[in-house]
Amino acid sequence: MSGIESANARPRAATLRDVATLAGVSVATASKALNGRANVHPDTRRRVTEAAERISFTPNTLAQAILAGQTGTVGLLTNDLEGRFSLPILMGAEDAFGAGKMSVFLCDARDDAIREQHHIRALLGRRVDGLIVVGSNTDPRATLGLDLPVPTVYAYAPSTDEQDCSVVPDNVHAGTLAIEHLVATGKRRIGHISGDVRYAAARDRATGALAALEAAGLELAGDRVRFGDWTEAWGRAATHSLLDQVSDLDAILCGSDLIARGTLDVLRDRGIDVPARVSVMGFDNWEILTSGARPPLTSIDMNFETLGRRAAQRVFDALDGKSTVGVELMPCRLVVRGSTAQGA
Amino acid sequence: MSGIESANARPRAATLRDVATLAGVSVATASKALNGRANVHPDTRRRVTEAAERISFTPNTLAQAILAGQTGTVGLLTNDLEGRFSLPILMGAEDAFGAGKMSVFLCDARDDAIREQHHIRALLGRRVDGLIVVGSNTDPRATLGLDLPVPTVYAYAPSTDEQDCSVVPDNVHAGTLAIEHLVATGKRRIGHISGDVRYAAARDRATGALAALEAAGLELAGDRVRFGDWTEAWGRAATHSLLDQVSDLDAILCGSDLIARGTLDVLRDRGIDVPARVSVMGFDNWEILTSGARPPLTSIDMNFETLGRRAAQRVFDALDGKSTVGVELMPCRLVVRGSTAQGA
DNA sequence: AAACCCGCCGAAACCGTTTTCAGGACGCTA
DNA sequence: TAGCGTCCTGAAAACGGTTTCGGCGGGTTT
Repeated sequence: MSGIESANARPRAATLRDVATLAGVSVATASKALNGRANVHPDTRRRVTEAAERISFTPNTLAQAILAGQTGTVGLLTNDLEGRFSLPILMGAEDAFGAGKMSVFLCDARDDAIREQHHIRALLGRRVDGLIVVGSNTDPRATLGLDLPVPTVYAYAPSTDEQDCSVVPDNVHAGTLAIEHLVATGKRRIGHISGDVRYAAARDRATGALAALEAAGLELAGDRVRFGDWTEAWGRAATHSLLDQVSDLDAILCGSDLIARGTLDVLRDRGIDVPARVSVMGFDNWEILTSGARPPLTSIDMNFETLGRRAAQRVFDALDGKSTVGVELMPCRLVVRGSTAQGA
Repeated sequence: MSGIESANARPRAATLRDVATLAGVSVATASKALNGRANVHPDTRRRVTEAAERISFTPNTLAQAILAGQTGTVGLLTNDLEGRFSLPILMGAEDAFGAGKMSVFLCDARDDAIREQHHIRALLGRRVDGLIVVGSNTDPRATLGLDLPVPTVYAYAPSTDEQDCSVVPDNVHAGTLAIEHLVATGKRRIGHISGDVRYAAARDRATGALAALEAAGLELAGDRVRFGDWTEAWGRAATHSLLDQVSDLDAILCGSDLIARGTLDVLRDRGIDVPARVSVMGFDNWEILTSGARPPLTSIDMNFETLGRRAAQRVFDALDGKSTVGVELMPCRLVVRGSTAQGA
């Protein structure tokens, strides 16, 4: 029987007992030898190390975890189907935790509450040390509950419950940054085209932009923010409308890079020089959209990696007993390209 | 002491022993009751179930795994920083494994062999049941070794070792599909602009395209495939060159959606009607690029989710002892939009 | 030579779960 | 009332590690 199976059965992974036997010591000694504990004779330690090497022993993290009460894993529960936010956040988290110290379970809930509950149960069953919940947009989302047995941080989309810990990009600041840059490059007649007004991101960016305009003693060109949807088509339509209304327009702030692409296309069609006559900016700094644009698109980067790192740090702190509550706003970053003039 | 700590220490998760004590039975009975084993009195079972419910008991999957020798986890090792491939593959895998049965560890190696080894060790330490390795492009990559203690499937980028199991998109077929579509819409003078010739994806798509042209009795317009890089800028440059060389050009097959965007821009600049005079197609079906294009871009979808599902299935089969070796090609899918005429 | 210390090793307990198996309670038949 | 079978229940072993602690052997001190 055993002979028959052994043909295609994978050899089970080496265990500490195997190492101990091979080295001619007890498991206890083997354990101490491999973990650098004191009171092990150098020769013994060497024998054990070699034995472990020989059968390529890898300690079973599960067994360690069950003792320690810590698994060294976190759950990253995302609703962001594109992975636009989740992956940089994953990378930031991996970095923050330190290479290989922590492993990340990634689950996609696809914006479905049932699936989300399901994944939560699975993750808790696996005894993750912490949880990072990534939303599909920056609108506040329902909390998973405050009685979760592990620290939980909401990234990108904050929790509605202020007792939770959330880390989100500072969209208001992003809007301000954008306007300040346009003003610094000498622009005065600035219009704003944005996405779906039901998104907090659209409203917040507009808020920041309007505040910066006022601070600069300017008024928004085109008498209102043109909210629509997050598409190139809307960018084109709104740009036509804005140009028709404001003859001396000299800059257009777009609510996303995608919208900005639509804007650039229309300006080109109309033969309007960018950035000499009209500057254009977007938000998100989505490389694929910004770098190939004509001219390359100045944008506001939301610093997702930093955000992920911070979220991971928050989880860590909570594990250390230093938990934080409330919403933390992460600063954004201006990335200047050809669609706005450099300098003043 | 205990009082002081209890203030900010999280209560450790409920254990089976807690449930048993609360229900006034032994752990063994509690286990059987909760797992639907036979030989448990209905009343007892109810008591146990209620107790478990009351303290919201979640069985410790680690402890179960250590017994069973199976963890119900797989490692997804990606090198795809964009997440363009990884996330659909993750979703496909999640689906294939069945909701919640398996959890996925996602690691990003960022195309760094050291980091990759590091992650592999971590994953093996966590005793993943299987491994899916996602490449950053479709070029064959070095194997992780055939002596891995767990079944490993290479997705998107095949392993150079034919004893490994790989699942990759059929780029040759994709090229053929594209040309067949263009020919079916009545196009005869078809040029091909593609990306970096060092990429297998570029070469394979061209191979399929040329084969389909020959099968249709046609020759490639522009006397050669214009390889360059995967950018809009190259798309624009090559399109100018192609148009200048071939006056009666009636279709351009682009090696990626991004290149196609460049092509569409130039055709528009030159006032050439798409698709009436010249049709345009891309590869990848990257929604963000295709849907906002003018006109919306016909493309070949690489079916990443299907690919992920299949990769997961392969891992499953290997766990059942039915392992497969060699490279499996997954079919692609034509998605028709406005940049090519519908029908014949 | 007795007492003592110190370095090294291993038996045993523990973590949380599942599973096997021995045995107790109870009802039925002879 | 003894004997038997049927249900339940719980003690114990197992999984793969870590840690505590007792003990052994050898060298140094009185």
